[in-house]
Amino acid sequence: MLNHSKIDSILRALVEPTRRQILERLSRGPATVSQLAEPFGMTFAAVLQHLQTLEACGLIRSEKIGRVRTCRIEPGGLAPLADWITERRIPAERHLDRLGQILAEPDQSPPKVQDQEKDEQT
Amino acid sequence: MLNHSKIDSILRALVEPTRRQILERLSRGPATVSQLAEPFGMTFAAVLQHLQTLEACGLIRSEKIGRVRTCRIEPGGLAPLADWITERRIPAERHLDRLGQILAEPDQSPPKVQDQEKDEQT
DNA sequence: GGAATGGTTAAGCATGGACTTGAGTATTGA
DNA sequence: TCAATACTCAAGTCCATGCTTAACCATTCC
Repeated sequence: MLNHSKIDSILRALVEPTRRQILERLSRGPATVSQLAEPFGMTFAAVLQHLQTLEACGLIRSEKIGRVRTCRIEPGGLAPLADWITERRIPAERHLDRLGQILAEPDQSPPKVQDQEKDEQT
Repeated sequence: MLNHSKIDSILRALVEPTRRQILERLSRGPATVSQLAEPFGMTFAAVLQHLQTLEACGLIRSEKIGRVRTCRIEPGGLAPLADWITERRIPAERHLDRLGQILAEPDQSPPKVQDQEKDEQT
């Protein structure tokens, strides 16, 4: 679908359970590629691909010294997703307030469910 | 695999751009299935499947009156994901703080965690 | 009652992505 | 210098999921 936004790449990275586990592990401190690969019942190469995905979207960072690559969490990596969520929670809660208002209204004919289309963005 | 947690289902729902667009649309107010299907260049059935996915993980809610099904945002739907993110951001930031402390320390042998923490990195 | 409207389900195709295999490169240590 | 270590890359397999088609309810309107 060609949605190459930051949010899109972060969500695609997080949707895979293995990658979330790698993030958990790294949030407890840096680790090398082989240290990360060890606990998972999968090949080195597979884990490496996950790491590349995580690094490509800015969730982790890695540095190679000699023949050892050390990975660590990129602290601000989840910020874009956190922002995306708060942006979307606020309208939702405004809508809730609206509903609350309507329900709190003393007496009046309930607004017809059929025509919702009257826009309500302020 | 088999990670059927709430987080997992929410992420799987959000990773699809079409479903995120549906959420955007619904955050501006409720809509029927056909109203939701209209702007997308895809079949009714496809949109319906997306709606079922969104409802299954608690991001939207729907109600059928007569032959018309009306969908709306479930206000607290994103909360589990928001929580997940804050839980993971705090350790990451603590780690940053920790690093900051160590770097700020005048002189002393670092508390040998596993060699990880002493990599200086601004 | 019968047609139109709005939605629902099931089956099947097609694509993307996770994972493997296998070969290759660079670094380290004896 | 040679072998072991640590990682990298490319190609291929396989399965989950998005989308379509096609048939099928249920409700509303004439």
